[in-house]
Amino acid sequence: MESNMKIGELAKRTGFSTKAIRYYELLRLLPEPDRTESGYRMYSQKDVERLEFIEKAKRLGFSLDDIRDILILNEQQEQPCVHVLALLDQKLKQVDDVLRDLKAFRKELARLRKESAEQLERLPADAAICGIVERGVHARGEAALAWLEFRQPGKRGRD
Amino acid sequence: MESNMKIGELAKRTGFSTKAIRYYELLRLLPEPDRTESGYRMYSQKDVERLEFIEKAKRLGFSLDDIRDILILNEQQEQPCVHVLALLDQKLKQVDDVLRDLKAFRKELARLRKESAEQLERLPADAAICGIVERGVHARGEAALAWLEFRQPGKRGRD
DNA sequence: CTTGACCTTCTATTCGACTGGAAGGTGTAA
DNA sequence: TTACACCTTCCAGTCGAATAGAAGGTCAAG
Repeated sequence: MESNMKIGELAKRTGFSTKAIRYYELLRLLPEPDRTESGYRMYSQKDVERLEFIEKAKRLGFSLDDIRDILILNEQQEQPCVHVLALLDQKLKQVDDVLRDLKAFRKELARLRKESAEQLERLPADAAICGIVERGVHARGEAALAWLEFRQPGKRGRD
Repeated sequence: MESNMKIGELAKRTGFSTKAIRYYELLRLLPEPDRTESGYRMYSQKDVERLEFIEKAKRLGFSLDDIRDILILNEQQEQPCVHVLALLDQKLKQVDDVLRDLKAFRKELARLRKESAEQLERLPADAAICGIVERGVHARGEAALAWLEFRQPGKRGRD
């Protein structure tokens, strides 16, 4: 695989910035590239593919650290399978949690929006002051604090 | 509403750290609390509720800035209606976008996991080396680089 | 009156994933 | 030769959401 492009070309082909590419090298997501006599980094198609992989993995929500581990495991042909599988499971769980919350959230938001819009409509056209807040929210007692009824197990830090 | 707890108590009741509580005050998510003669912050049930609201809103993906705006608009009873309605619409749209992406992502993750697990199973029990990577991935051509077929509209920075 | 828990303010640091800019070398075309 | 794009290294800064720690004040129990 011959190294035939400079960093700018690699950047153009992959959509990453040259800064990001150098940064990935620093983090060992990319191997140290060949250099020209004058010190320019030279890259090959392999690097394009590696960056494309990185992009996909990023989009799947893996951190650069995760990605580096996967890539390095893969390189070394140690057994990344189990590791990767566990990582995937973990990600799936995270995604499911977020999805669950987000759906409940959406529902709540939609309800709120609907109520607000209705309250806004019921106002005389010349009303200069806000109906949602003046009526809507006050009518509900504890202002915005009552907006979101949203149960959940919670974890958070101590002092 | 009498202010009858110090910051540590408020922290205990809400699960936020005292540091975080002071930080929220700085960002004006919390009003300036009453103080004892000696300068200790004193809080009331209202603050507990406000922090609970903040927690919910945080979990709903609002930034602290968003949350501050909502809280302050609500407090001032200036005419936040239209503004709030717009905010709500904007959030709804964001949430829908995220939901859409996240569902696609989940599907992709699940597929990947399933394939990986199957490949892992098909290996001889004594195989010391990784099936996903060695076969799965190698069979698919370009190592891990082919793992994730995941189309997507992309945006990213230039150099 | 001292210990210890709790509080105050202040400034600094963390994390992840970069980006920005300075100062200077390289390579090519006019 | 000069302009210009592109490359190099190195150091600093950004963002959001806090956390860490230093130096010191307060308050109740023993």
